[in-house]
Amino acid sequence: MPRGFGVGPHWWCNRFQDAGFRITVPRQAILDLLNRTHEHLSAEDIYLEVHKIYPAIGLTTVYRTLELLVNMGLVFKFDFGDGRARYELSQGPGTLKHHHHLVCTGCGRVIDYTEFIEQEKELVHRTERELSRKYNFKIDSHQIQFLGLCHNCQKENK
Amino acid sequence: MPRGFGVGPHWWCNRFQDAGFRITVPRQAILDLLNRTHEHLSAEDIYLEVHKIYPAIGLTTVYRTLELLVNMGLVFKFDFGDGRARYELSQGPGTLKHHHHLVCTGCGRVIDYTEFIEQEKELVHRTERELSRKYNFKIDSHQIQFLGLCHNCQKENK
DNA sequence: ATATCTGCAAAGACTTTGCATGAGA
DNA sequence: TCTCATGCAAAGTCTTTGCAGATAT
Repeated sequence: MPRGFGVGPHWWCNRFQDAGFRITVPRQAILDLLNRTHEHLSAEDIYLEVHKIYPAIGLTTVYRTLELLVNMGLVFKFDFGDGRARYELSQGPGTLKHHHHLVCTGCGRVIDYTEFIEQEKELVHRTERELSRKYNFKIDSHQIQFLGLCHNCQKENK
Repeated sequence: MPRGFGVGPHWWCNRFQDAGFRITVPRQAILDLLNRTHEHLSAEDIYLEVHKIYPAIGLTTVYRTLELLVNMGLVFKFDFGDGRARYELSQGPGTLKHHHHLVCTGCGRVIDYTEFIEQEKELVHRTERELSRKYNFKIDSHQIQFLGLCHNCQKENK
């Protein structure tokens, strides 16, 4: 395996082995990038970034890897309305605190917020429990986002 | 204007006139459909349905009208992860009670739920107020969705 | 009358698929 | 060794754009 910063044995290796998936350079590189970035990266963002270190990795592999990671529950996939999916690591040491999103419908900017998450947590858990029971649904995750106009876009649309 | 069920003067006409938009057959037909349907229609769903009554209306117009309606705040646009946008009327007499979504990541089925909306409302309002202030954001709407597996998909993945 | 709206065709953007080669375990 | 994973190219989908003709006010 080629040498690169941060590539080596990691907490996710067991998850891969237990599930029978191989630990490959592209997978490590992508997980490693997600682990040290706290932005909302698109598949292409990830491709371009990973490509700097491993030029052999193709965009197709990025898409396939992200799909795998989402299915494994290691990565969250979001849609902020600009026509491309965004990805965020869901767990691990480098992960951001549990948060939700504030999306500007003017310019597409996304702000992570962590306020009220505590108060929210109880309500969310209660809702999850009830909905699981009532609709016979196995709930894995939730998404909350507020849509509106950021400071700059408010001025422009005034 | 051709004759069709439900087409005629409606509550949304003022909204159009005040904003300087014209009231046209395609716009009325699309609003009318959204008003009497409580499903999560895609642009193509809407096109096919409207097309039955007004075969002259094209898919492009459907997209353009939906964009307009979303911008006017008359329609909500959702992404349930299947690669196509879904639309729901946000207001008016035919509108469903305020609700959120439970999305099956296995088959894509979407359930509207209205439980806990009341408890949620207070938290959401408080969060909105605080986030508006802190981030100088003008919040227009919010989306909450739970992701998981529906009854059938749980059985298959067991 | 005239600025807005529409439909068609074509283009654009993101994502997925087919297939032969390459690489983990 | 022997599947699983990858890369390239091509195809597939959904959505947007250009432009001439039609329409609402």
